[in-house]
Amino acid sequence: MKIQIDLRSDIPVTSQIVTQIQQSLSTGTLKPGDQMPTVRALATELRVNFNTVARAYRVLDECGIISTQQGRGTFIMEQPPPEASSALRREALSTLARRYLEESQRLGFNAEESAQALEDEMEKK
Amino acid sequence: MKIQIDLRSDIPVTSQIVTQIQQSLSTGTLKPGDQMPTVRALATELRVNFNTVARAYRVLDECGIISTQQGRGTFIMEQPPPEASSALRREALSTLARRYLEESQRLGFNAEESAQALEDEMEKK
DNA sequence: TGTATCATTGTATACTTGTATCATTGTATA
DNA sequence: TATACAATGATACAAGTATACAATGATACA
Repeated sequence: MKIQIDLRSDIPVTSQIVTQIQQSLSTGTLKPGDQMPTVRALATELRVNFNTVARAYRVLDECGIISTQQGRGTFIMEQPPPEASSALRREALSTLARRYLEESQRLGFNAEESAQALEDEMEKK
Repeated sequence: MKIQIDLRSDIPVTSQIVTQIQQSLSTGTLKPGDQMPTVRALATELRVNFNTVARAYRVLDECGIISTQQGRGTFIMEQPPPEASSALRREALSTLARRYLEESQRLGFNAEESAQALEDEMEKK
Protein backbone atom coordinates (compact mmCIF):
# COMPACT_ATOMS: atom_id res chain seq x y z
CA MET A 1 0.00 0.00 0.00
CA LYS A 2 1.45 3.28 -1.10
CA ILE A 3 0.31 6.44 0.65
CA GLN A 4 1.66 9.81 -0.36
CA ILE A 5 1.31 12.64 2.11
CA ASP A 6 1.77 16.25 1.10
CA LEU A 7 2.50 18.22 4.25
CA ARG A 8 2.27 21.52 2.41
CA SER A 9 -1.21 20.77 1.14
CA ASP A 10 -4.22 22.56 2.57
CA ILE A 11 -5.86 19.21 3.03
CA PRO A 12 -5.33 17.93 6.58
CA VAL A 13 -3.03 14.93 6.83
CA THR A 14 -5.78 12.94 8.50
CA SER A 15 -8.06 13.45 5.50
CA GLN A 16 -5.29 12.56 3.08
CA ILE A 17 -4.77 9.26 4.85
CA VAL A 18 -8.50 8.51 4.94
CA THR A 19 -9.04 9.17 1.24
CA GLN A 20 -6.00 7.25 0.11
CA ILE A 21 -6.93 4.20 2.14
CA GLN A 22 -10.41 4.36 0.65
CA GLN A 23 -8.86 4.56 -2.80
CA SER A 24 -6.62 1.58 -2.16
CA LEU A 25 -9.73 -0.29 -1.16
CA SER A 26 -11.66 0.62 -4.28
CA THR A 27 -8.74 -0.26 -6.56
CA GLY A 28 -8.32 -3.60 -4.84
CA THR A 29 -4.88 -2.87 -3.40
CA LEU A 30 -6.45 -3.52 -0.03
CA LYS A 31 -8.84 -6.41 0.45
CA PRO A 32 -11.26 -7.35 3.22
CA GLY A 33 -9.51 -9.23 5.97
CA ASP A 34 -6.17 -7.57 5.33
CA GLN A 35 -4.34 -6.23 8.34
CA MET A 36 -3.41 -2.58 8.12
CA PRO A 37 -0.02 -1.39 9.31
CA THR A 38 -0.02 -0.37 12.96
CA VAL A 39 -0.60 3.28 13.71
CA ARG A 40 3.03 3.64 14.72
CA ALA A 41 4.42 1.83 11.68
CA LEU A 42 2.37 3.84 9.20
CA ALA A 43 3.16 7.00 11.14
CA THR A 44 6.93 6.60 10.88
CA GLU A 45 6.59 5.63 7.23
CA LEU A 46 4.68 8.83 6.55
CA ARG A 47 6.82 10.86 8.99
CA VAL A 48 3.75 11.87 10.93
CA ASN A 49 2.64 11.56 14.54
CA PHE A 50 1.00 8.22 15.23
CA ASN A 51 -2.02 9.96 16.72
CA THR A 52 -2.74 11.40 13.32
CA VAL A 53 -2.84 7.93 11.81
CA ALA A 54 -4.97 6.78 14.74
CA ARG A 55 -7.45 9.55 13.99
CA ALA A 56 -7.63 8.54 10.35
CA TYR A 57 -8.21 4.94 11.39
CA ARG A 58 -10.98 6.01 13.73
CA VAL A 59 -12.80 7.85 10.96
CA LEU A 60 -12.64 4.75 8.78
CA ASP A 61 -13.71 2.62 11.72
CA GLU A 62 -16.79 4.74 12.32
CA CYS A 63 -17.69 4.31 8.67
CA GLY A 64 -17.45 0.56 9.13
CA ILE A 65 -14.62 0.30 6.61
CA ILE A 66 -11.98 -0.96 8.98
CA SER A 67 -12.06 -2.46 12.43
CA THR A 68 -9.48 -1.31 14.94
CA GLN A 69 -8.92 -3.42 18.01
CA GLN A 70 -6.87 -2.21 20.91
CA GLY A 71 -3.87 -4.42 21.51
CA ARG A 72 -4.36 -6.38 18.30
CA GLY A 73 -4.27 -4.13 15.29
CA THR A 74 -6.60 -2.84 12.62
CA PHE A 75 -8.20 -4.83 9.84
CA ILE A 76 -10.21 -4.24 6.70
CA MET A 77 -13.84 -5.16 7.30
CA GLU A 78 -15.80 -7.55 5.18
CA GLN A 79 -18.16 -5.49 3.11
CA PRO A 80 -21.58 -5.41 4.75
CA PRO A 81 -24.21 -7.51 3.01
CA PRO A 82 -26.83 -5.62 1.02
CA GLU A 83 -29.48 -4.08 3.24
CA ALA A 84 -32.08 -6.55 4.33
CA SER A 85 -35.72 -5.55 4.06
CA SER A 86 -36.94 -3.27 6.78
CA ALA A 87 -39.38 -5.87 8.03
CA LEU A 88 -36.55 -8.34 8.49
CA ARG A 89 -34.38 -5.79 10.25
CA ARG A 90 -37.30 -4.97 12.55
CA GLU A 91 -37.71 -8.63 13.33
CA ALA A 92 -34.00 -9.03 14.05
CA LEU A 93 -34.08 -6.08 16.40
CA SER A 94 -36.93 -7.44 18.45
CA THR A 95 -35.16 -10.79 18.64
CA LEU A 96 -32.11 -9.03 20.01
CA ALA A 97 -34.25 -7.19 22.54
CA ARG A 98 -35.95 -10.35 23.72
CA ARG A 99 -32.64 -12.14 24.03
CA TYR A 100 -31.28 -9.28 26.10
CA LEU A 101 -34.27 -9.51 28.42
CA GLU A 102 -33.95 -13.26 28.80
CA GLU A 103 -30.25 -13.22 29.46
CA SER A 104 -30.39 -10.50 32.07
CA GLN A 105 -33.32 -12.28 33.69
CA ARG A 106 -31.14 -15.37 34.00
CA LEU A 107 -28.61 -13.25 35.84
CA GLY A 108 -31.39 -12.41 38.24
CA PHE A 109 -32.44 -8.98 37.04
CA ASN A 110 -35.98 -7.98 36.22
CA ALA A 111 -37.18 -6.09 33.17
CA GLU A 112 -37.00 -2.67 34.83
CA GLU A 113 -33.42 -3.23 35.89
CA SER A 114 -32.54 -4.33 32.38
CA ALA A 115 -34.09 -1.21 30.91
CA GLN A 116 -32.28 0.93 33.45
CA ALA A 117 -28.96 -0.72 32.61
CA LEU A 118 -29.58 0.04 28.95
CA GLU A 119 -30.24 3.71 29.77
CA ASP A 120 -27.01 3.79 31.77
CA GLU A 121 -25.03 2.45 28.84
CA MET A 122 -26.60 4.98 26.53
CA GLU A 123 -25.52 7.76 28.86
CA LYS A 124 -21.95 6.51 28.99
CA LYS A 125 -21.32 6.71 25.29
CA MET B 1 -19.88 -24.49 27.18
CA LYS B 2 -20.37 -22.12 24.32
CA ILE B 3 -18.56 -18.80 24.43
CA GLN B 4 -18.88 -16.30 21.62
CA ILE B 5 -16.23 -13.61 21.37
CA ASP B 6 -16.75 -10.55 19.21
CA LEU B 7 -13.36 -9.08 18.43
CA ARG B 8 -14.91 -6.02 16.82
CA SER B 9 -16.82 -5.16 19.95
CA ASP B 10 -15.82 -2.28 22.17
CA ILE B 11 -16.15 -4.64 25.11
CA PRO B 12 -12.74 -6.01 26.10
CA VAL B 13 -12.32 -9.70 25.35
CA THR B 14 -11.50 -10.37 28.99
CA SER B 15 -14.85 -8.93 30.09
CA GLN B 16 -16.68 -10.90 27.44
CA ILE B 17 -15.19 -14.13 28.74
CA VAL B 18 -15.95 -13.29 32.37
CA THR B 19 -19.55 -12.40 31.61
CA GLN B 20 -20.23 -15.45 29.53
CA ILE B 21 -18.78 -17.85 32.03
CA GLN B 22 -20.99 -16.30 34.65
CA GLN B 23 -23.96 -16.71 32.37
CA SER B 24 -23.15 -20.37 31.79
CA LEU B 25 -23.09 -20.72 35.53
CA SER B 26 -26.45 -19.04 36.00
CA THR B 27 -28.06 -21.15 33.28
CA GLY B 28 -26.64 -24.32 34.75
CA THR B 29 -24.45 -25.12 31.76
CA LEU B 30 -21.59 -25.06 34.22
CA LYS B 31 -21.98 -26.69 37.61
CA PRO B 32 -19.95 -26.56 40.83
CA GLY B 33 -17.09 -29.02 40.70
CA ASP B 34 -16.81 -28.90 36.92
CA GLN B 35 -13.36 -28.46 35.50
CA MET B 36 -12.98 -25.50 33.18
CA PRO B 37 -11.02 -25.87 29.96
CA THR B 38 -7.35 -25.00 30.39
CA VAL B 39 -6.34 -21.47 29.60
CA ARG B 40 -4.60 -22.69 26.46
CA ALA B 41 -7.48 -24.86 25.29
CA LEU B 42 -10.08 -22.14 25.70
CA ALA B 43 -7.71 -19.63 24.15
CA THR B 44 -7.23 -21.59 20.94
CA GLU B 45 -10.95 -22.29 20.79
CA LEU B 46 -11.69 -18.57 21.01
CA ARG B 47 -8.67 -17.64 18.85
CA VAL B 48 -7.30 -15.45 21.60
CA ASN B 49 -4.03 -15.34 23.49
CA PHE B 50 -4.07 -17.65 26.49
CA ASN B 51 -3.01 -14.82 28.78
CA THR B 52 -6.30 -13.14 28.04
CA VAL B 53 -8.16 -16.22 29.23
CA ALA B 54 -5.87 -16.41 32.26
CA ARG B 55 -6.81 -12.86 33.19
CA ALA B 56 -10.51 -13.65 32.91
CA TYR B 57 -10.00 -16.70 35.10
CA ARG B 58 -8.18 -14.60 37.65
CA VAL B 59 -11.06 -12.13 37.89
CA LEU B 60 -13.47 -14.99 38.53
CA ASP B 61 -11.03 -16.53 40.98
CA GLU B 62 -10.77 -13.33 42.99
CA CYS B 63 -14.56 -13.28 43.24
CA GLY B 64 -14.53 -16.82 44.56
CA ILE B 65 -16.46 -18.20 41.61
CA ILE B 66 -13.76 -20.48 40.30
CA SER B 67 -10.56 -21.83 41.77
CA THR B 68 -7.46 -21.91 39.61
CA GLN B 69 -4.50 -23.99 40.67
CA GLN B 70 -1.15 -23.85 38.96
CA GLY B 71 -0.23 -27.15 37.41
CA ARG B 72 -3.70 -28.62 38.01
CA GLY B 73 -6.32 -26.60 36.26
CA THR B 74 -9.29 -24.47 37.16
CA PHE B 75 -12.56 -25.59 38.68
CA ILE B 76 -15.97 -24.19 39.50
CA MET B 77 -16.28 -23.57 43.23
CA GLU B 78 -18.83 -25.49 45.22
CA GLN B 79 -20.41 -22.42 46.81
CA PRO B 80 -20.53 -19.54 44.42
CA PRO B 81 -20.96 -16.78 47.02
CA PRO B 82 -24.11 -14.98 45.92
CA GLU B 83 -23.29 -11.61 47.36
CA ALA B 84 -19.55 -11.67 46.69
CA SER B 85 -20.28 -11.80 43.00
CA SER B 86 -22.86 -9.04 43.03
CA ALA B 87 -20.39 -6.59 41.51
CA LEU B 88 -19.72 -9.11 38.78
CA ARG B 89 -23.43 -9.60 38.16
CA ARG B 90 -23.77 -5.88 37.80
CA GLU B 91 -20.92 -5.78 35.33
CA ALA B 92 -22.33 -8.72 33.43
CA LEU B 93 -25.59 -6.84 33.03
CA SER B 94 -23.91 -3.77 31.66
CA THR B 95 -21.89 -5.92 29.26
CA LEU B 96 -25.14 -7.44 28.02
CA ALA B 97 -26.61 -3.98 27.58
CA ARG B 98 -23.65 -2.70 25.62
CA ARG B 99 -23.66 -5.76 23.47
CA TYR B 100 -27.34 -5.26 22.70
CA LEU B 101 -26.65 -1.66 21.74
CA GLU B 102 -23.72 -2.59 19.53
CA GLU B 103 -25.54 -5.37 17.74
CA SER B 104 -28.62 -3.33 17.01
CA GLN B 105 -26.41 -0.49 15.85
CA ARG B 106 -24.86 -2.91 13.41
CA LEU B 107 -28.36 -3.55 12.11
CA GLY B 108 -28.64 0.16 11.50
CA PHE B 109 -30.72 1.18 14.51
CA ASN B 110 -29.75 3.97 16.86
CA ALA B 111 -29.84 3.88 20.65
CA GLU B 112 -33.35 5.33 20.93
CA GLU B 113 -34.77 2.75 18.55
CA SER B 114 -33.04 0.01 20.52
CA ALA B 115 -34.53 1.30 23.75
CA GLN B 116 -37.97 1.49 22.17
CA ALA B 117 -37.70 -2.07 20.90
CA LEU B 118 -36.87 -3.16 24.41
CA GLU B 119 -39.94 -1.39 25.77
CA ASP B 120 -42.05 -3.12 23.15
CA GLU B 121 -40.77 -6.52 24.17
CA MET B 122 -41.48 -5.73 27.82
CA GLU B 123 -45.06 -4.85 26.91
CA LYS B 124 -45.61 -8.08 25.04
CA LYS B 125 -44.87 -10.20 28.06
C1' DT C 1 9.20 -47.55 46.44
C1' DG C 2 11.89 -43.82 44.80
C1' DT C 3 13.25 -40.74 41.45
C1' DA C 4 14.35 -39.02 36.87
C1' DT C 5 12.17 -36.96 33.13
C1' DC C 6 8.87 -34.91 30.44
C1' DA C 7 4.29 -33.02 29.52
C1' DT C 8 0.64 -30.06 31.25
C1' DT C 9 -1.08 -26.14 33.65
C1' DG C 10 -1.12 -21.58 35.52
C1' DT C 11 2.14 -17.21 36.45
C1' DA C 12 5.18 -13.26 35.75
C1' DT C 13 7.10 -9.82 32.98
C1' DA C 14 8.11 -7.30 29.18
C1' DC C 15 6.54 -5.86 24.68
C1' DT C 16 3.07 -4.39 21.01
C1' DT C 17 -0.93 -1.96 19.69
C1' DG C 18 -4.66 1.33 20.00
C1' DT C 19 -6.92 5.21 23.22
C1' DA C 20 -7.52 9.34 26.02
C1' DT C 21 -6.10 13.74 27.34
C1' DC C 22 -3.81 17.73 27.23
C1' DA C 23 -0.26 20.86 25.06
C1' DT C 24 1.48 23.10 20.95
C1' DT C 25 1.21 25.18 16.50
C1' DG C 26 -0.76 27.64 12.80
C1' DT C 27 -4.43 30.36 10.84
C1' DA C 28 -8.64 32.92 10.42
C1' DT C 29 -11.06 36.79 12.08
C1' DA C 30 -12.78 40.42 15.15
C1' DT D 1 -3.00 42.55 18.50
C1' DA D 2 -6.02 39.24 20.55
C1' DT D 3 -8.97 35.49 20.52
C1' DA D 4 -10.90 31.26 18.90
C1' DC D 5 -10.56 27.21 16.52
C1' DA D 6 -8.69 23.28 13.98
C1' DA D 7 -4.85 20.19 13.18
C1' DT D 8 -1.09 17.96 14.97
C1' DG D 9 2.11 16.32 18.59
C1' DA D 10 3.51 14.42 23.37
C1' DT D 11 2.63 11.62 27.12
C1' DA D 12 0.48 8.39 30.00
C1' DC D 13 -2.71 4.63 29.82
C1' DA D 14 -5.47 0.30 28.66
C1' DA D 15 -5.93 -4.14 26.30
C1' DG D 16 -3.73 -7.95 24.12
C1' DT D 17 0.34 -10.81 22.96
C1' DA D 18 4.90 -13.39 23.39
C1' DT D 19 8.11 -15.73 25.98
C1' DA D 20 10.21 -17.68 29.73
C1' DC D 21 9.19 -19.67 34.16
C1' DA D 22 7.28 -22.48 38.27
C1' DA D 23 4.16 -26.00 40.10
C1' DT D 24 1.91 -30.19 39.42
C1' DG D 25 0.95 -34.71 37.28
C1' DA D 26 2.20 -38.86 34.46
C1' DT D 27 5.28 -42.33 33.05
C1' DA D 28 9.25 -45.22 32.90
C1' DC D 29 12.73 -47.57 35.07
C1' DA D 30 16.18 -48.93 38.67
